Amino acid sequence: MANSSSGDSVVDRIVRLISAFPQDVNALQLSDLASRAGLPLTTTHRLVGQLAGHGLLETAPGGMVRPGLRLWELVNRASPALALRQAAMPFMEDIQQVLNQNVNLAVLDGWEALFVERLSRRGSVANRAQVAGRMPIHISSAGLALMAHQDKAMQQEYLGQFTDPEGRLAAADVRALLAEAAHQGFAQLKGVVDAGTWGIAVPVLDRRQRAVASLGVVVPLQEMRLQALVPALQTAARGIARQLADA
Amino acid sequence: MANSSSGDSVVDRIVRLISAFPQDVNALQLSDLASRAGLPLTTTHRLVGQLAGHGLLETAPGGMVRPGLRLWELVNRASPALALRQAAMPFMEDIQQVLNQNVNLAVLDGWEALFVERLSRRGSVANRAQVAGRMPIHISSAGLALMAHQDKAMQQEYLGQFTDPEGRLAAADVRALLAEAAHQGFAQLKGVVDAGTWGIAVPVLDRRQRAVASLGVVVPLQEMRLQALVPALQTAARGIARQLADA
DNA sequence: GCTGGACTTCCGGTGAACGGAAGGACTGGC
DNA sequence: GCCAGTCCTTCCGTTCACCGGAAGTCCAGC
Repeated sequence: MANSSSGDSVVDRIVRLISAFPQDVNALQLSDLASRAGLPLTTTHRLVGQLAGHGLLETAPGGMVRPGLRLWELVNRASPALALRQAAMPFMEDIQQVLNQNVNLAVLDGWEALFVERLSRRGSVANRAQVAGRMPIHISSAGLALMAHQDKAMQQEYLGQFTDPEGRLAAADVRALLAEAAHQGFAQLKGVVDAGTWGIAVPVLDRRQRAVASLGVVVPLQEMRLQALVPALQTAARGIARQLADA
Repeated sequence: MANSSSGDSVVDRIVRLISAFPQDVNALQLSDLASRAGLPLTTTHRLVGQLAGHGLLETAPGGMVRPGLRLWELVNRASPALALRQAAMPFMEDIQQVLNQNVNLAVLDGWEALFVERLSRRGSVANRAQVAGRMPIHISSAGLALMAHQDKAMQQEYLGQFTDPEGRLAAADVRALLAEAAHQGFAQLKGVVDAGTWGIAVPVLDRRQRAVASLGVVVPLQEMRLQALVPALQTAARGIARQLADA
């Protein structure tokens, strides 16, 4: 917008401002926020003031800034993620009660799995997936389950650009994982994300058999109930799909 | 910002645009969105384009617009509501498993209770509280539990401005409800929100004994376990408070 | 009392945002 | 097949809201 020497618009700035908050929820200093967002202090001050006027941010005395309740409210009142979450929650709780381990719900966004919800319990094994957190497709069972049930075209595009920063996997390896997941109807990764944990995920399919979400669990490697576990996840996934179609 | 004939800034417009989405999650037509937000069509078109460029909104072919995943992600990655939710979820699940009824978590915002989380189950009685939904203080047990444990000054201010649009309650009635809730340590409303349901809520207190949140349940009127129910809620609330203090 | 760091206010220039008007795209009625 | 209606999209000259350096204020810590 007007006169930005950097040539970005007000929208850009607002997005940068909101994105500047790290996962840890605590408030940021105004000047800290300014540097994280890459904005001049004065500009940050003015924008924060405006946003705070709408309750999208909150300023504590002393210049600390944190995301506001109203922002949370607005976004969580109407969001595609919310509809999905609402449809899935009862089924996720059912799964959790039976297994007493982590349950998660993810969608595909870009070339990553975005986790929409996670239920965990004291005593569950470690679970890297955070709510609103992301994981690369090829090292999350959720990501594999999602990508294995996409258009051929999208899979090609994904594999075409695939590079593993750590160089452990080639595109061909991922292709094999996807093929296996598509064939079996579920994806699994043993000890990949964390040694000692086992991720298993099934797709939630729409009418065209495309994955709109994935439902997964993280269990200890010793878990023996695979025979019962996968059907339970698949049944739940079907229930979620039905809920989504009805709404 | 620049040149708005109506004198509002770009920030104002963006807020209006995002607020324009109603609870129901479905997408809006561009022109519909424009009129709901009270913005000229051209302006709406431009802003939506910019916001969509950042993924804060998504445009479907045909001009339909809906909130974007990235917006949800940004907000749910860092928010005071999220920290509260995370601290409370395990306790809410415990309560739910025992009672098998609706459990909700609310905070005070303005003169309303804002519901941060709700767990419900097939077979639960009706529950008006929606996630990210609001209810007036005087007709929600959550609201009463929250207000009953605020500063005297804030209570005075609240009662001073109180008017019941339906004219059924006077400020003195609400004062009595608050006094009872403060004395008992929990708030209850029988058949007020919905005939046949009974709302019970306890405050989550910080070190200064101020309510930062409320934990509540909605049960059928026939529920007989009040003797056990309130202590269970209070124990859970104390657990949540401990989690919050530790974090 | 002084120094450093952080927040806040001021203010003139300027270019991004504004929105009317015109152009497409699509649909349904006849 | 044409026409009317509805909606989305693009164009472009004018304007004023935003920008950000500089100066002011506040508050700890030494």
